[in-house]
Amino acid sequence: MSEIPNNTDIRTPAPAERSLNFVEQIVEEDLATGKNGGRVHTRFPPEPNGYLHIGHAKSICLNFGLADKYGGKTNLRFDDTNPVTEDTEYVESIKADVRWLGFEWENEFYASDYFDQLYEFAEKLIQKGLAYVDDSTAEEIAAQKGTPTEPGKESPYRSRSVEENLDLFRRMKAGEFPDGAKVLRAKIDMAAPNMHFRDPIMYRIKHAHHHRTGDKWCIYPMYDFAHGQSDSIEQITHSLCTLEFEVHRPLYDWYIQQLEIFPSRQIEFARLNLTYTVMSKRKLLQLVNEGHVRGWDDPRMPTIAGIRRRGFTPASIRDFADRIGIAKRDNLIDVGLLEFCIREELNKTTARVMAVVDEKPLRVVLTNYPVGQVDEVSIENNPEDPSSGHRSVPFSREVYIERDDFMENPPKKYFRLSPGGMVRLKGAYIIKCEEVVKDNAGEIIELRCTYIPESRSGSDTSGINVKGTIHWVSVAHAVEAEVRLYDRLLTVEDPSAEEGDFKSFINPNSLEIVRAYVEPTLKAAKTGDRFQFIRKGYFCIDPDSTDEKLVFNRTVTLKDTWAKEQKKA
RNA sequence: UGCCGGAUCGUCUAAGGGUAGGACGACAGAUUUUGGUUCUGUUUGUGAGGGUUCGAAUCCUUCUCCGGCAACCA
Repeated sequence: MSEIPNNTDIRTPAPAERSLNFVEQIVEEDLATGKNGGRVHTRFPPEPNGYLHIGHAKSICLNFGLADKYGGKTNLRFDDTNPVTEDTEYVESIKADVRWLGFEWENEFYASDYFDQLYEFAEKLIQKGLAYVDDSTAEEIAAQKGTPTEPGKESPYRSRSVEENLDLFRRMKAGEFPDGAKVLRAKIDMAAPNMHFRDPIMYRIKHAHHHRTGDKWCIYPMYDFAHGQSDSIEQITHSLCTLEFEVHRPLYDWYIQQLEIFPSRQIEFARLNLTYTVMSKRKLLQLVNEGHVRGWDDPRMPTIAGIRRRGFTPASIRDFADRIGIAKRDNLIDVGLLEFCIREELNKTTARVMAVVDEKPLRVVLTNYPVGQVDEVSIENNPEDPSSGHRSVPFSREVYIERDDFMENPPKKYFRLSPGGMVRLKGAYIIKCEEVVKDNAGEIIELRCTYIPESRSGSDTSGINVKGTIHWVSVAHAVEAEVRLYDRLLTVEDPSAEEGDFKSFINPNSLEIVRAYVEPTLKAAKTGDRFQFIRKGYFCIDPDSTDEKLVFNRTVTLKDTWAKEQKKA
């Protein structure tokens, strides 16, 4: 009777009949033509240099979802070719985030697993006369590159012999040269219209400790020389990445072709953009480092960790990824869709509880209710789920309500309490406001009301019909709690469309911490538990919560058509 | 000015010569002991011009607009 059901993670229901996105179309064509022997093998390739965000979640759902759908496999591969920026700390958080989203990988691989193989590939290209060691400085190489409209110039070191290149490259590997002294470049075409073909760098010297290979290497492959080959080594059939890699694809294909290895196919899709936030690692890092948020898992952040702490569920993120679709045009998704997804799930799964979220709630004294009497009223845990049952909540002569639920001079169509008006206290009785008590400053400090004894919920014989029902908490039984109310991080929909630094659009009111008085059953709540505060929104227990002090995060508000009407007026 | 992409309701996303459909949002109504939920209904779109065709969002053509590409980052 007094149990509050736990939230459980419901899997996304069987997908409704839906048309195929362009990646699925490609896969189905490949399957139909027998390409790759009917195999589908994808990979999710994060660089372990930061935390995952909801944009990565889109990619994770695409890659793992595709494999699930077509009976394939997905590898988790860390693209760890730059030891200077990467760290094991990120590896662990990334794995935790992928698992939290509900996916399990076939293999856990690292680009660094292939360093020996990649090195052999590089020697092979040297042997074929397709790569050379260049002594130019970074600046010189940049200058040689030309511009998008002007061809580049060939490096003076471009015509070294195969033997000399081999010798130099081996000595680079052996650590004979300092950082930046030399690079290995592919010998392609300095006049190519695609900038990436203008003798791209394959290897650079970095005397740096690698999180996995330690000090074994002092030369590290560049992205372009590692990614396609890694895909190929793993026999990845469909290598999905975002649009900015589109111009890399010819080079991806070129290396595979010259090396004569398994031809993985790169397919690009548009990355996710969300309104009122930023998604780039660099900008998120700035928010953290400059203290605009409390950390990577700040509930205002679009990181997986932040969203999780905010109270979102894995299923709601998967549902969101499903709804936004996959295409190649640039997009800016309304964050309202994400909110819709979480509301839809939480509506079905969370217990409704009473919480008066107000620094200074209004005390309501029921003058005709016996002093000292406590009624246990029965409240439905979740009207959407009859199996969730009921629990009892103490009711007494004095209750708190929110100040917003009373107006001395109410506008038309205000259904809450007002002088002489009636309202139902959810799950309890109908009350009538008889007297408004104010202090010397004219501030309302108390409402003196009468209750209708025959109107008790479930056995109402009063015949009275009231328009409004409000939530309440018995003063004597109320548990004080901290509630963190979050709003959008930025004040503008699309910071990229605005002049100036995105930080000038940070919403100063994105976090509001308020006191609340909650029903006593919540004392037993544990970190991560989710609830609907009746008429307010969905909330979850934050990890900062302790036995002495409950801390709630507001995941999302309930839809509020009254507030919307007010705004219009 | 070079190369590579892209352009369909307000926002996403389908339809690839044959009725422009779905989701979210918005609006209106019904139900409701949450101004929640649920249900019903409505609204709005093929960037522009020309061409092919009985028929074009789809094919051809000219143009416009938007994004990406010049890290020893990924």
